[in-house]
Amino acid sequence: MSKLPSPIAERVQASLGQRLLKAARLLDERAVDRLAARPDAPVLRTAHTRLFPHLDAAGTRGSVLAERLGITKQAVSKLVGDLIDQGVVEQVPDPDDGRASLVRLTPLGLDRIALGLDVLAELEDEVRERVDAEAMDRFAAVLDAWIATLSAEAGEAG
Amino acid sequence: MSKLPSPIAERVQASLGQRLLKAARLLDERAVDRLAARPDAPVLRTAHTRLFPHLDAAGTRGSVLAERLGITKQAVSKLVGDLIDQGVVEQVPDPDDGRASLVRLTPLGLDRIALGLDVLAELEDEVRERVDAEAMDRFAAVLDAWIATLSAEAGEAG
DNA sequence: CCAGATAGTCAATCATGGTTGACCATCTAG
DNA sequence: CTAGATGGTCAACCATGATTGACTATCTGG
Repeated sequence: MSKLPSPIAERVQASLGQRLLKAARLLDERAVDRLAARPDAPVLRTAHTRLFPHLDAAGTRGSVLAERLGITKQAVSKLVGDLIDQGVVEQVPDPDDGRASLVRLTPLGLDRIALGLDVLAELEDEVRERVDAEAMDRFAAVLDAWIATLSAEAGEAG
Repeated sequence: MSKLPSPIAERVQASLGQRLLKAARLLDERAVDRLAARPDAPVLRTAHTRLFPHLDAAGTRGSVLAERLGITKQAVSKLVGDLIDQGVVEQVPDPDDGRASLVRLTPLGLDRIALGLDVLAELEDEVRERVDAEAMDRFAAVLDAWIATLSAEAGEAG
């Protein structure tokens, strides 16, 4: 793991954006590692988990998910199919529209999401051990500033 | 862009990890957008740019890059091939080992990396407008704590 | 009632970022 | 000098996450 000299490397290491991207990449890797270590972990990937935050309790139409995620209905259809296979969501007919169906989390799905959030919380706690609580709060605030700034620029959904 | 109720959504939005991942995703998207808008932008993708920080000024062997990146030599070989096509790196024989060659940035490569960093700096500045300088410094420190925590756990290279 | 528009699915295809396997050239010990 | 490790390439293949195109069913306005 020898480290690199060079003028660029310095600028890269000074870049907050680079560090943000790196932290996220590492977080994703660790979270996946830990989740994989649990026997009851769902067989889901990033694309699936990105879908979860867009599901609301009453159920959500596929076309709405597509719009929120910024991908095609077909892509959503495949993802939802996988999620149904895993038993974490169910598809019920939309009472208001015979063409549509609503995608809704199952109790198992709720449980598995909680598991995923637990893993993230676990890692978060390990970071908390290194910094004081106030710094962590401020970190969250600035993180939200990033999100707000970056969301403002394009059609986006969170 | 209607937003979601539901108990999970609240926990998701409270998760620092989730927000970190989201910020990074947005940052990546915006940076790609802006870069694409520049006529002189290199035709490179994430996999390529991840390679750059591992190049040192004297040149670096492919096998070393593979180890640092945690991917196979073959994968590195393909990436380097692309980079050579784009003119941003060159491959010179290793004077110390007839089998080996050293991958080194070209002047053009240096220029293009600077361009990428400029874009990130631009976005970073936009965030700075929303928060005070001190908060930003603290943010950087906590970000580094994340990186340190998450790097510690597995064979990793930065 | 009928012409669109909309919700959704199926199938084929594509780009990305890898992998494994086979191979060659060179270096290094014994 | 030779066996085996190492550096690198080529080719085939694979999973992921998307796309486009074709199609069915249903809804809505005139």
